[in-house]
Amino acid sequence: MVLPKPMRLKGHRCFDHLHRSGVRYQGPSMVLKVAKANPKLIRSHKRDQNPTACKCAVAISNKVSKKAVVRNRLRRLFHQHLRLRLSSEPQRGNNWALISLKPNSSKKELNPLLEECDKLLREAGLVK
RNA sequence: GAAAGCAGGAGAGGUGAUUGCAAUUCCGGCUUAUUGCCAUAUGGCAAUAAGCCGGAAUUGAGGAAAGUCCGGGCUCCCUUAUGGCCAAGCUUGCUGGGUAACGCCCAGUGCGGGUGACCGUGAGGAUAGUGCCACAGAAAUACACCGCCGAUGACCUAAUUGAUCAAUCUCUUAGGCACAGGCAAGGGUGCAAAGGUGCGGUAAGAGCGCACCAGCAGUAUCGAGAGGUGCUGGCUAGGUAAACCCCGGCUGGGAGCAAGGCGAAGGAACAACGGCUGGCCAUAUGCCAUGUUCCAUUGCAAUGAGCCGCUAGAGGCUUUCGGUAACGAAUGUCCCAGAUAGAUGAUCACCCACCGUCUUUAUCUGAUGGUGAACAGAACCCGGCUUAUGACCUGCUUUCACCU
Repeated sequence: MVLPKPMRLKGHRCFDHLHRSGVRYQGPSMVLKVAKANPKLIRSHKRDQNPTACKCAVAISNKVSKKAVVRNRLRRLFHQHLRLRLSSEPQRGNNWALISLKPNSSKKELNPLLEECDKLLREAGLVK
């Protein structure tokens, strides 16, 4: 369960752009960073693809859990949640978003985490 | 029946549905480019390629994918390495075999452990040499502290024999002393003191002799070999080689798929050259000129993006043959993950197993609720090793108990 390819972010330049110029929304167990899309950073010969999709990424570091199985499960659940949320909303377009989980998030239950994610998305204006 | 030992198997319990992700193939549509044909202010049709969208089918994590500890394949770099010698390195070290190779595997030998099935084993050389062995102890290639003995002595004491009235001399014995000396049995020290136990032997002892045992050498025999068994001989000297070292064996060195390679379109930044009827800005203004910017061409780089490497391989499975086995050979058959911020998830239904509650005296049945679990996620690919692993299944074997 992973985002379809048009919704994914690729390349480390895109992530640098997000880390430098993104607006941060802090939650107790995660950080949401949102930035305007910068299509120049994407590979050049595919620029003509659909620019209205909101590109997302989820970052889970080794500090969350040392086991790859745990990290994979969290990432899949977040991806499913994001896909349901963002595809049901009208296109907000031209935004890139990055959710990075803090190390304490592995101890929490899944549902509070997803609610927190919703709250942050609402603050950022990506979801009504 | 209980307790063990060994060897394996399989690893979200099964089936199905919905939704969702990735790869491949096929079909349809759209856009762009190129080519061809028809026609020609313009376009239409077909083919190919790329991209996007939609649909269908197939496939989609593990026994360890992990640790990255060994061994390779593959790739590039440095050197001249290809054969021989030397040097250097290697925790490489019983024998034989297997393998592409290995420090891995199989079969055996020796030693150790277990009643046993079985298990463990860093298993070359200490008479090639050089070292070291603290403390203790007399002594650690070496000895005499205590001790035992003492054939010797013009010594001392006592007893005794003979000569003698006696002194004295003499013989023998015992003890003491002295010391040339013998011993390594006993005590003590220590990991270790020149094989062990017993009998004989001796002044006392000692492989000095004998019997058995341990070790060494020689020899006969069995074995492919490590080694086994027997006989004979002399009597035999601790540990440490993960101290240097000796012997045998192996090895060009280094980096690792982020290795390494490609350039059709595009092209941020940089550089070069060119352009202007003067397009912009600056040098107050005008002209010239310079710089900047713009445009065109060319060149060049990369931890970005793209493509290749990238999964048909020391591949899996079946059968037969060879081999005790590891494994090998032949035949047939199959294609079985290739992602790159990283593809396998979520939900539901039925069945099955287990557990709880209700019904029932109890079992069955029925109703209802829960659980379906351990370790854990491919990242160039193989062969091993190590570590983690809940519950389960299969086969063989041993010991004990019981029955006949």
